[in-house]
Amino acid sequence: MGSRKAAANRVGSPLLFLSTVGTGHTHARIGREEKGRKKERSIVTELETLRHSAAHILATALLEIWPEAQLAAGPPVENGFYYDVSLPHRISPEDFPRIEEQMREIVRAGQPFVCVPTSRQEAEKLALRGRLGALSERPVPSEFKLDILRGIPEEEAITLYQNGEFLDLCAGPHVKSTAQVGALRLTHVASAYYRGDENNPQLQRVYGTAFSTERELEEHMARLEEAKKRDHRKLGRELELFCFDDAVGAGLPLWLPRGAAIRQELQAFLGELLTRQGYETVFTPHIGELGLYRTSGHFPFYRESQYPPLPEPAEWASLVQEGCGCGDYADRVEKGLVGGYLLKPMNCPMHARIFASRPHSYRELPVRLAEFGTVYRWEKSGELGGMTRLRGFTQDDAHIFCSESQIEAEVSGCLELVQTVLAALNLQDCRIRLGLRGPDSAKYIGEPSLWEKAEAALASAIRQAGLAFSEEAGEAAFYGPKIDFLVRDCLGREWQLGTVQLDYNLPVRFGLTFIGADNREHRPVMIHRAPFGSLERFLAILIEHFGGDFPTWLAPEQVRILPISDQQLDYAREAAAALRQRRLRVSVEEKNETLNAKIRIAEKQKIPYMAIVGKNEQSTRNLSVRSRRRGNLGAMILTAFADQVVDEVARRSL
RNA sequence: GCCGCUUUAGCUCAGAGGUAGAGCAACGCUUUCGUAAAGCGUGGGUCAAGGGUUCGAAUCCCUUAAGCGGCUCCA
Repeated sequence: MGSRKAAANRVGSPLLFLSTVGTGHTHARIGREEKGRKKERSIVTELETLRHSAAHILATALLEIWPEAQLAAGPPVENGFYYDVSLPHRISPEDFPRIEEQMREIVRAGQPFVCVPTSRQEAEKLALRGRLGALSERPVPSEFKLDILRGIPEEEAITLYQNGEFLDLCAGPHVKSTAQVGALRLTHVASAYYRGDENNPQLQRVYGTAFSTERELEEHMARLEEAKKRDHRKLGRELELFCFDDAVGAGLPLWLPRGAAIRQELQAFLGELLTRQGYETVFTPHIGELGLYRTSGHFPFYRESQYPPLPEPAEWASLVQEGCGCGDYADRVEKGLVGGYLLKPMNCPMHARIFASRPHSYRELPVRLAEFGTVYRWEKSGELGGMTRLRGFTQDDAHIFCSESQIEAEVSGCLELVQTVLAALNLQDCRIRLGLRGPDSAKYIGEPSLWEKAEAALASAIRQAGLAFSEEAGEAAFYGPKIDFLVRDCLGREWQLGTVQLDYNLPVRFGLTFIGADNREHRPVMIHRAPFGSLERFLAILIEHFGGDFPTWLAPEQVRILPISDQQLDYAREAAAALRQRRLRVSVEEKNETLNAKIRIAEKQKIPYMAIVGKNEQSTRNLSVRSRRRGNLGAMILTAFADQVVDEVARRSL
């Protein structure tokens, strides 16, 4: 079963619908996500069937307009469906109206979907005559359909589906008739490599969505609009949490004061948990000797994600003097003839060196070294996006050095930590993935036997914790398997946040040892773990999760004091100072505006508490408190209000 | 990196060969206000950057950069 699935997935054909859809976790990145999914999925929801049929309607429409189009695959996805097509005409959103009109015409025609079981030979003949994924025979073979067909395992039955003149290689199922697709809309067009391999031709991927009724479609579009309002890139700018600046560089975020306030709260929160779990804090520099990364394996195995080495000035000068060209320099770096530094892509090598800085007794294990470590990775320009994908970001990283017998307890501790963190922020709506080695052994370091041990240990720990998870091959780090916690952003894209990784390999590479009870040297095991993952990405998800309406403990500005007129400015400033003494983040609205305007401004900035002060409050040393969530709370004594907010912050209530 | 789209004031956007516009924000003045927008006024732009076509370019063409949607890759 598993191999059937895997084969179908590699093919990326419509045949895989049966097995992959309906997980509730498939989405626009279906190609990537399916890759290692082992579990067989056999349930296709009605909506997915409908959308799969809508994909066929799209294909039919495209062919009616451009009969020469070569179709590849067209599955349903998280919020709709797509069809991949190769076509000289560049499809743009301006083409959508006429494609949609054509599609509606097909719906109106009520073409039945007919399943046509066939033989492999017959299907191949049809493909060669250009008849598959087409309305009629064509002079050119249906190249992608042919390729998909040839990738289907021998034992697999071959079925075709036909609606009107459109005949496609497809495992189904479909709705009875095109008329059942009551509402459809094309949403966007993008490009995708055939079978998701960048060596393959690029196809145009037309995305759409479909429902059985127009009302459901409208509701869906309205939900999308709502989701867009939560987009962390939009809110990040509006709430002045972070920004990007061309003068600084793409993918290099600037944390503005308000964003920094949130980050500090998150770090303090995690810091408390770490202290309780016996972690020790360390600090390490942002660059390190190239040799360090040769030892760790980052330089060879993580090359495509790194900035090139930084030479020493003296070495640089002498290279310039002898007229050493770039190619020559690259070659010397490769051969290890020149040194230099690397911007650190990961914190683990330096933490390994900290562990190695003195001998360790088995009595000291586990050693848990934690650091908010900023790392730099060269991400391809097209990958960057908001705070979720960056070239410089900070991991809430830690490395645990322990004996083999301690692995289970330590991994469990890490899993608990991640869950504690997610629970504290009400982010439990996540998926857990056990990332294992993929088939391409060149991507990984170390002995297969160590990998097997590590993979088994993680699987055991995650089962012990009673967590639901999916195993996915090819999702491991280059040094070891990992358990990842994935959540979705406002557009339904899935991102890895927390991660726990087990590593038998780096301790070998760094020759790490501890002295055991037997007075001999033993090899420790390393656990890499980051509950937030990266602070930037975590912030992005938090912004979208809360829609910018942060709980008081995280809110950049917790209280704003609104004087009714400038007669109360002095008292307002005094009250602000008093609240600041209680370590609350407070400001005074000094604008010459009406109270209503001041409230509106504070509401739009999503400030949890407004403290209104007028003549009455001034004379009674009170505040008239308005909560963003609970509305007008009436007059309160300043100290009582401070006590209440301080308590709310201390409890980190949501 | 690849494919497509986008880039005009701090923000959101209009302008589609004839020399730059609006709303909000900012600033100033008036107003001194009781739980989601007081009134009036002022300043602000090498129309992303560079090159080209043209008598003339924000507008057409090319290159580059950044952003957006995907693909591949990843925290």
